[in-house]
Amino acid sequence: MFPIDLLDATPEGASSAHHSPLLANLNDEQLAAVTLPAGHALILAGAGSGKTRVLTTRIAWLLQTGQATPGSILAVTFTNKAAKEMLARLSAMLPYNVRGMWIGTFHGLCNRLLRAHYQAAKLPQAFQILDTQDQLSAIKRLCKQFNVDDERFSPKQLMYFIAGCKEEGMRPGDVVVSDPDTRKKVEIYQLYEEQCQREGVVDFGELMLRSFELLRDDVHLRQHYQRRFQHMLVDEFQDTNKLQYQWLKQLAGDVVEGRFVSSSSVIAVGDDDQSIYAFRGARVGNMADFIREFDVRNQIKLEQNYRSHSNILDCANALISHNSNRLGKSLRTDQGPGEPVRIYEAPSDLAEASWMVDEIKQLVKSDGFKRQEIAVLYRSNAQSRVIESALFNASIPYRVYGGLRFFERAEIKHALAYLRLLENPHDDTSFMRVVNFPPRGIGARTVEVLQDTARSSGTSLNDAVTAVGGTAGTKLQGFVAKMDVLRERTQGKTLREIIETIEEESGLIEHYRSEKEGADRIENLQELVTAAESFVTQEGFGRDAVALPLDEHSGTSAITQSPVSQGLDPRAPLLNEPLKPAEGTLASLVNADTGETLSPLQAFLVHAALEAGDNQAQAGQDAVQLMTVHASKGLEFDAVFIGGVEEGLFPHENAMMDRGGLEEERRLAYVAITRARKRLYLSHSQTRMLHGQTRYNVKSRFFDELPEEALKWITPRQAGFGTFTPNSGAGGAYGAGAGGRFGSNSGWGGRAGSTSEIFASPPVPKQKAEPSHGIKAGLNVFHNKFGEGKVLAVEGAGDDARAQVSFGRHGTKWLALSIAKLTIVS
DNA sequence: ACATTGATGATTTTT
DNA sequence: TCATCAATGT
Repeated sequence: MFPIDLLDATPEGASSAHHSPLLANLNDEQLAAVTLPAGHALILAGAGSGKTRVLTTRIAWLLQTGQATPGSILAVTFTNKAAKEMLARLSAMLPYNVRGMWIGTFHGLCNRLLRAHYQAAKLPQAFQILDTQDQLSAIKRLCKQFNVDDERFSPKQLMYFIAGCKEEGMRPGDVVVSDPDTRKKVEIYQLYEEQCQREGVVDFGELMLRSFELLRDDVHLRQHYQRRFQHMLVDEFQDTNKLQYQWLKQLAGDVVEGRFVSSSSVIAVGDDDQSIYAFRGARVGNMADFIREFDVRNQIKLEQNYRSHSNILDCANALISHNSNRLGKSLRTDQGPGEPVRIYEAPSDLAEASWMVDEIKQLVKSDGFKRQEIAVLYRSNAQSRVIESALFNASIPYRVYGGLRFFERAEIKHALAYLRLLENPHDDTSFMRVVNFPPRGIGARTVEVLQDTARSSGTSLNDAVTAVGGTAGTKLQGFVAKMDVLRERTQGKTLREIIETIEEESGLIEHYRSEKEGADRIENLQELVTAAESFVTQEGFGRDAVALPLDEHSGTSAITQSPVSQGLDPRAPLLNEPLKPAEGTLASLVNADTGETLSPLQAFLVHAALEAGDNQAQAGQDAVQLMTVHASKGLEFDAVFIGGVEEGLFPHENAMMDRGGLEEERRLAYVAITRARKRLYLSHSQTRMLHGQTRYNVKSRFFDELPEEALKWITPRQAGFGTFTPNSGAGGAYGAGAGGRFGSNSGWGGRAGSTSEIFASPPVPKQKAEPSHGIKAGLNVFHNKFGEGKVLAVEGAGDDARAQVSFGRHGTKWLALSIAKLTIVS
């Protein structure tokens, strides 16, 4: 077998490649990582240490020195973005195409595996993938059908339960039932599984679990892939969950007589200090398990940081040193100390935002920072609102990360549901989504009857329509007939034509044309056509769909060059057996057994499910970047603001409940700090509006863990109003902000004005001062929403104080004075 | 069918 | 506080 020969040749290959331009400019640590000998290894890659470069150079080096063929390489990431970047860098580095390699996300690779072996995995040929939204609606549908008490078991909770089980590798039968609640949940889990199987759909967790089981249970298949993937590289290893680790293990080797035996090389790259996804099942412990179970001999630390000045790194290092059970790592830089890390204490969240705005103006105007290179990070999304307002009022363009992604938008989901119904009429989730959208007189009652009918006859909704009588039945049958006609009509059409036809004939376009906010949606529907078009061209659909032009230089073995039709016979000896078509994006959608390919539409639907699309607001403009700390992982900026560094927020109070919660919060802070290249600002506020209540927060304990000599407190002396100028720049030109969310917010000025009272009397935590509101019966007051009114009565004191106010048109209301903003009018 | 109201809950999130 | 969503009313 080729790997053996090639591995024997490693020493020469390695030494001669030493002078290769590939390896130029690598530091010693990086070079060692890139040229690691065969065998499992762990690379502890600190923030900004050139991790992706090492990963890609390693692959290029393996190929260039002849130690590996493209077909023997598997590289797995968590996000599509990371996978794309890796692919892009590799194709820039390598003289030939990168098709033979398996590079992708865990879910993307699982999808490939399941497509190639759908029969062995007991899935229909064109199985659909449910995203989180679809999964939730599938569960809701199920709950309704089986009369699950949604007080006791909310669909969301059930979804988390099911996803959690799958992440742990557990089928319903594997869950240990200790209480009646769990028993019920497991029951629903079981029913959900049956429903998915019946409808031919899989959720994200199922992609992982099903392909894990496929590998585990099919020894021929497993060994085939084990032989094939001699070089596996795992990015962000600290984020892997239990199932993903087990999945890797299946691919890497077998347990023989209680010992794990593997002949491949698994390189795990990660940073335990940047593990921030425990809440979604990530197990940092996988790193220690990996070292033990894979008998890792080589561990390399990448500690040279190429990003930040040393004051910033000193803060990061000092902070993270307060965590226990670290694998141990300390970042260093050749860049000088740079500016001190600035710390600001604001009297309120509004003042904090206003300070940020002033500081950003300064950075851009005087210090030559680009707005794009300035980021404002926060612990929770709720914090963005005030910052957005402040930026908007100051006419500073900004961009918020983390809204709805393209393929998650309602209109896109609707169009996709129609497309899915074309492919699979039994996809009840899609059926439900569009049976009455746009409205065609099929009401809730009708749908209920249909669901009952379908359940009792054990068929899909589509097939049950004939059994419904009356006008309701006629309408349903009309819908199904329409879909049948469309299915017929789109036969043999190009993807573009199919989508255009569907968008028009479904009535979606028409529907949105008559809606006031519909213009954007129609634009998105057109964008969907464009996306499909570029998908087709990029992926090479439409021409040469089966015969892959394999580059001669790729040195692929018989395995990768085999004609698709030779396929896999599970009983045939697999050694030297050509069986895998799965090369590159296109061939991955070719089935190993039958050589069937997915149609362009089917492939596009897979793409849409697996890649939710852009996560950011419109790009282009030079805008300040706003995002959560989580979203900032992997990014870097010249200047970084971290707001709300307060007890209860950062570290977050909810995180303190779970074991290890504080340490994860600290890692989160570590991630945030290490985003900054030149300038770092940390701020906290004495008061903050949260859930409609003013909260008094003390500054975060994390400040106490930073080295004094790297810091500079820049809070001005608080004398009365201090330096705060409420609502500076108010009335400035609207339309400059990228968001535009505040374009119609005429109430803003009034709100900012009323909060300025907070500054007049700085808050004293917990102390209940006498009624500062000054509201008395008989006074005339003004309310932002209800307008002017007369106070009829006041009762209670402090935070509990309430006033009964009569607002002419809006009636009489009791208002909590700590919440409602009442201003006294003469 | 559609608008309006009231309850609810509100870290972090990719696939 | 404020968005979302199911339930209710016209």
